[in-house]
Amino acid sequence: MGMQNKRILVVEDEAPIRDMLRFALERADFRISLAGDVPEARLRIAESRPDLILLDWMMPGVSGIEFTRELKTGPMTKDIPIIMVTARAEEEDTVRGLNVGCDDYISKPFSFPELTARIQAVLRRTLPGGEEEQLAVAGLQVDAASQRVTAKGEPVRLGPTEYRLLHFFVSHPERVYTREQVLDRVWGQNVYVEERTVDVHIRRLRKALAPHGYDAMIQTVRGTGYRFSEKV
Amino acid sequence: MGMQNKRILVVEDEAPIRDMLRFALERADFRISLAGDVPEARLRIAESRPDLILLDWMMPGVSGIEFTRELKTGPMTKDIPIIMVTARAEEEDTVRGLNVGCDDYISKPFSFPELTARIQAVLRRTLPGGEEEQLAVAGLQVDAASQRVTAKGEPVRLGPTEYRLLHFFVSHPERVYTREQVLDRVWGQNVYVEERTVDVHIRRLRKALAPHGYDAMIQTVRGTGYRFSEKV
DNA sequence: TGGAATATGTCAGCTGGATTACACCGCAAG
DNA sequence: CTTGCGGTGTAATCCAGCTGACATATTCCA
Repeated sequence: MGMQNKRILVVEDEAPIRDMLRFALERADFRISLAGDVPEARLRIAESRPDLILLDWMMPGVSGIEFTRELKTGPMTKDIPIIMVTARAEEEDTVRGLNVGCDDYISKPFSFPELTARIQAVLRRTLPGGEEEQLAVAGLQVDAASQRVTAKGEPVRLGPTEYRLLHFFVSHPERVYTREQVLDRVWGQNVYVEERTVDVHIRRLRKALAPHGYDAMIQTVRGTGYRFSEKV
Repeated sequence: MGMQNKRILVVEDEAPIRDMLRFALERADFRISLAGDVPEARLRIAESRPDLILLDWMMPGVSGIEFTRELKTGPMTKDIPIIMVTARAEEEDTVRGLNVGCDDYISKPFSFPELTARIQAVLRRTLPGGEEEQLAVAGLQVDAASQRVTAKGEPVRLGPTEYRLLHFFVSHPERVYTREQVLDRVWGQNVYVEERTVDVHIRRLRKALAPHGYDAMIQTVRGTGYRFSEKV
């Protein structure tokens, strides 16, 4: 299922540790992004929202506290759980960090089983689809929390795959995707299904949206793939 | 802020460690009660309800596990978060294997920053809760004080687990939860139960609600989990 | 205290909706 | 007109969730 491997953003200034973490976490079946400092971390988050952030507390430049506060304040990022990584005996930072809103804490040196256990525990506590992700385009509303779609208030009945497909399109509008790209993003990377299967689900999605007049937003780009667009 | 000044009950048979903990935790601005064994701990709890219990699991007499179970069963004490203190990391796994409902673990030797951090984290996530409420959705009334449920006045017969399940759903409507999340929130954080068990209790809950016509509010979201919703 | 009633968790087989592949059709572009 | 791409209906397959039964734990009450 495409549900698994969560994205984890590792923010750590020391390259060797970063690589070690990447290795260990990839083995534990997570998808990893890396950032060496806070500005780079901001970039990575903007690219795609991670499900969890592993944040080294002691870094040159912007401190972990400031960055945590920044993240916990931003409406898009405030629900991303943060685990802070500190060296031992930094009591001050630890207490302050937890007050700022870190979700857990782990101190170097730590064992990988412990790290993955903490990550799993934190992920288990958080809710699917982030807290209040509310996508809406021209009266078409996709509510991630309840996994429901409404068109001008009217509920739209969708199967799981159609829901994921629509969710993907609504969050990536005005851009053409090939069938292969759609399969990658909606079905998951290591799944082999016929490309034409996308057609079938596109059709079903259009069919479900048609009574509400939204089917025209799923547009065919002949020779390439599909595009979600408000414009006709 | 409000996090400090919380009452912590330390249950630990070795006096030196007890004193050390008291010193460290008082410096971290907690109010501390001490108990050298389980009977004494019962007394302290009766005196005044602590906000958190730090419990050594290797003690003469009643073991930490038994005591945890006792606390988690009692209606007055079941909401007090418990952090279990174990001698070694391996024992953590042993303890974890048993179905004890404690909220976190820490293994000796630990640093004080780590201890306070864990305490903060546990308090943070268990902070909201414990109050009695009167929940009602569309004629379905859940009375927390008496643990009774009525549907349009008619009493609904529910087992304890079904009651907690319904209470959880009614207080978190319009949102999908995975089985894992339901287990975490309804059964407790470190209780290991098969995910399929959720299905069974969902079914029992639906069965109990069916005669009153409320079973449709417990909705299956295929591929994800369940949702409680007023809407069809 | 002992036995009945109730509650809980696990399992395995079942079932129907969801997913997928495939074959055929229609139409747009060149 | 022809070519090939995308649309559509259908049928096979699959799998998530449903269900009933059972074993065990807990509570209740005589």
